[in-house]
Amino acid sequence: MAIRQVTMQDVADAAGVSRMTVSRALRENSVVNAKTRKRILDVVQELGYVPDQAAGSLSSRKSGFVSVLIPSLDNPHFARTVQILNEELSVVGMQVLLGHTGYSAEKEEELVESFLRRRPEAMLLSCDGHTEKSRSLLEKSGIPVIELWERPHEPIQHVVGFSNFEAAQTLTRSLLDLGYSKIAFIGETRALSSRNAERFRGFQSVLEQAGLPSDRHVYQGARPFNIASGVACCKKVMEEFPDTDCIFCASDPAAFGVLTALQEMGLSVPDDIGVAGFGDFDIAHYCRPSLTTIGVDPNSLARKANELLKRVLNISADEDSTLDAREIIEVVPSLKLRGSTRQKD
Amino acid sequence: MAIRQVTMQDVADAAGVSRMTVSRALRENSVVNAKTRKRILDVVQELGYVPDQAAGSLSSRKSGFVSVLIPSLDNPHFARTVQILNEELSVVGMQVLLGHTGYSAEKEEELVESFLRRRPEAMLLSCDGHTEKSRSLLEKSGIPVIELWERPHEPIQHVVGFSNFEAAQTLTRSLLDLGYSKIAFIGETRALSSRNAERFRGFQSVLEQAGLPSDRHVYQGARPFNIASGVACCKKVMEEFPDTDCIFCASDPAAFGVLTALQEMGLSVPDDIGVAGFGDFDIAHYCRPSLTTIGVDPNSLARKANELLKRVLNISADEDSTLDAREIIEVVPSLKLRGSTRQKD
DNA sequence: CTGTTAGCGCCTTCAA
DNA sequence: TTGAAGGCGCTAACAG
Repeated sequence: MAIRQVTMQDVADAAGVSRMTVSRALRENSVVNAKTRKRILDVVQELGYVPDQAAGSLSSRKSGFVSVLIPSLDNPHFARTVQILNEELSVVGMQVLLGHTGYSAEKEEELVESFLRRRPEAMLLSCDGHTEKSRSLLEKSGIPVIELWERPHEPIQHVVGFSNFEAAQTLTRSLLDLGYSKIAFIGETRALSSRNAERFRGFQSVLEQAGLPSDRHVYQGARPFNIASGVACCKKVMEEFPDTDCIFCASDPAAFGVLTALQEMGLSVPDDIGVAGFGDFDIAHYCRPSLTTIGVDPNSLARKANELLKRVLNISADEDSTLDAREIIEVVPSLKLRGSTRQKD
Repeated sequence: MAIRQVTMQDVADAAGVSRMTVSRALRENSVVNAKTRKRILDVVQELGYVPDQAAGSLSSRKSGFVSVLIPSLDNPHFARTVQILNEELSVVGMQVLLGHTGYSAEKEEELVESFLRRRPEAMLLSCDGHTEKSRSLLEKSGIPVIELWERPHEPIQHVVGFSNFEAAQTLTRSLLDLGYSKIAFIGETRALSSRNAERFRGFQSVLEQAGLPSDRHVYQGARPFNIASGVACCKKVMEEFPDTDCIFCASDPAAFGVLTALQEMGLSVPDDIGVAGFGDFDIAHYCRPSLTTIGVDPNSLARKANELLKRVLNISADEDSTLDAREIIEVVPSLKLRGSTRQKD
C-alpha cells in the first residue's frame, strides 16, 4: 500500500525527462522519440504508475464519461442496453455513469443533477417523463442528450426509440384480426407509467375504431409489474369479466404470469382463451405455449443509440456523417404471433 | 449553451464572498452564517452553477467512486447486485463505475487497470479467476477489495459469497435422497467457468461418495449458457443416456429449457424424469412445473456487500463496528424442492 | 464565521 | 522532439 500515490513527476524523474514527455509517451498518437518512449514505459511498468484521470480531465476538459439513466436493471431490455453501451464506450476509452430512476421523474432529476457534476460528455435517458428542472439543467449543460426506448411528444433533443402507442395498436389490430372481440387489458396503473398509458391508449383506440367496448381493464397499482402481478391481475380479470376471450398484458413477464394462472384455473391457452404480451422478452419465446407479443430488439436499439452517440461526440469512424440538430431515429417493433393466440383460420 | 462553464469563482463574485465560503455553503455540515448561505444558494440557483466534482476530488483526494465488476448484466442476479449497490451508494453521494468482464480474466484485468485511473475508493469483483496483474494492481492501489458471489480459494481480501461446490453437493444429496440414481449433469464447458466447474465437482463428489457413476454429463462450449442451451443439451443427454432419471442443470434458465425440451419429447416432469436447476432465479419459481433449485438471494448478498463496503469505507452508521483485515462473509444458499422433482415418499 | 495561501496531478500552449 | 510556465476548478490547512 503506497503511502503516497506514484505521480507522473515520479516517472519523469526516474526516466530523466519532463512530465510533459511522460504525458506524451503515454498517449498513442503523439511524437516522442522511440527510445525515450520505451524507457518511460519501462519506468511506468516498474513503478506501477497509474495515471489519475480526474487530474487529466480537469486540464483537458474531457471527462471521458457518458451518463446513462434507465428506470431499472430488472428489465432485461434495459440491462442489455446498458451492457452494450458500456462495452462500446469502453472500446473508445469512455466510461458509463449508470443511474436508476426507478421510473420516477423526481429521482431522475436528482440523478441528472448529480451526474452533471461529473461533466459527462453526453446524457442518455430512458424517457418516462422529465421534470422541468431536469430539462433546464440538461439544456444549460450544453451536452448532447439522447432519449431512448420511447418516442416522446416533446423530445429534449435526439431520440432513438419507438411509439408504444402505435405498437399496441398493431398488436391489438392483429388480435381483432384473429377473431378476438372480448379483449381485456392488464397493466400498471396509468399514473405509474406513461409507457403503460401509451400502450393502453393504443389498445383502446383500436377497439373503439372497431366499435368494440374497451372497458375490460385491470390495473395493478404497485411496482414492480412482473410475473406475480400477472397472476394477480389475471384472477381479477376472470372474476370481473368471465367471458373474456383474450388478455393483452402490458408486459411479457406479466403475460407469463397470466399463462400460469389460467393453467391453474383449468383454462387452456389458446383453445379457451388467448394471451398476448408486450416487449418480446426471451421468456415470450421460450414459455409454453409461446407468447404472442410485440417488441424491439434491445441489441439493435442500443447499437443505433451507440452510433448516434459516436456521431454527436464526433468520434464516428464514418468521416462524412452529418448530424442534424435533432435526430429522431425510429426503431420498428416486430410483431410475433405465437402459440398463445389462435391461428388465423 | 454556456460558452464557459460557471465556476465557483463566479458564484463567489456574485455573492460577494470568497470561493471558500461558497464551497462551505454547498456542504451540509459546515459552519456558514445562515444569511450568507442563503444568499449563496440563491446565486447558485440563479446562475445554474453545478460544481465540478473532478476538480473537487482532485483536491480532496476522494473520488466518490466505487468500481463494480461483474461478468454480465444478462444474469439477473448480477443486475440486481449492481442495482442495489448503485442505489445504496447514491444515498451517501457515491457513484458506481460498472464494468462487464464477460467472464474473462483478461477483460477483467483491462477494466481493473482503466478503472483504477478513476481512483475508486473500493473495488468489488465477481470472482471467476483473476490474473496476476489484476491482483498486483489491486494490491498496489491500496484500496479495499471485496469479491462477490463466490468463495475463492485465495481471496484477494474481503469476500461476500458462497461455495458453489458445497451448494451443488447439497442439491445433489437431496436428489439422491429423493431416490434418483441416474442423474445427468448439464453445464458450460469447465474451461469457460470456474463457477461451473465447482458445481460439477460438487455433483461428482456426492455421486462418488454414494458409489454411483458420475459420467452422465453434457457440456455446451459456447456462451451464453441459457434457455436455448438447455434445450440443446437436453436433447444430447437423452440421446446419449436415454435411461437418465434426473437432469441437474448448472443454471436455472438452462433447466427451464430442459423442461420445455422434455415436454416436446413427450416426457412428463416429474413423473418420467426429474429436473433441477441452480441459482433460484424468478423463472424457477414461476415455471410449470416449478423448478427444484438452490441459490442465494441477490438482495441479501448485495446488502451484506454494501454493509461491509460501508464499514471498510468508514461510513458505517454503526460506530463501534470493527473490521478485520480480511472478512469472509458467508451467505447460505437455500435449497428449494419444487415440482420438477418427485416428492419424497 | 470567513478569507488567504497553496497546492491536488495533469495537460495546453508556447517556445526552444 | 522536448521543456517551462501556467492554469483547469476546487478544497485543505491555517490564520484572522
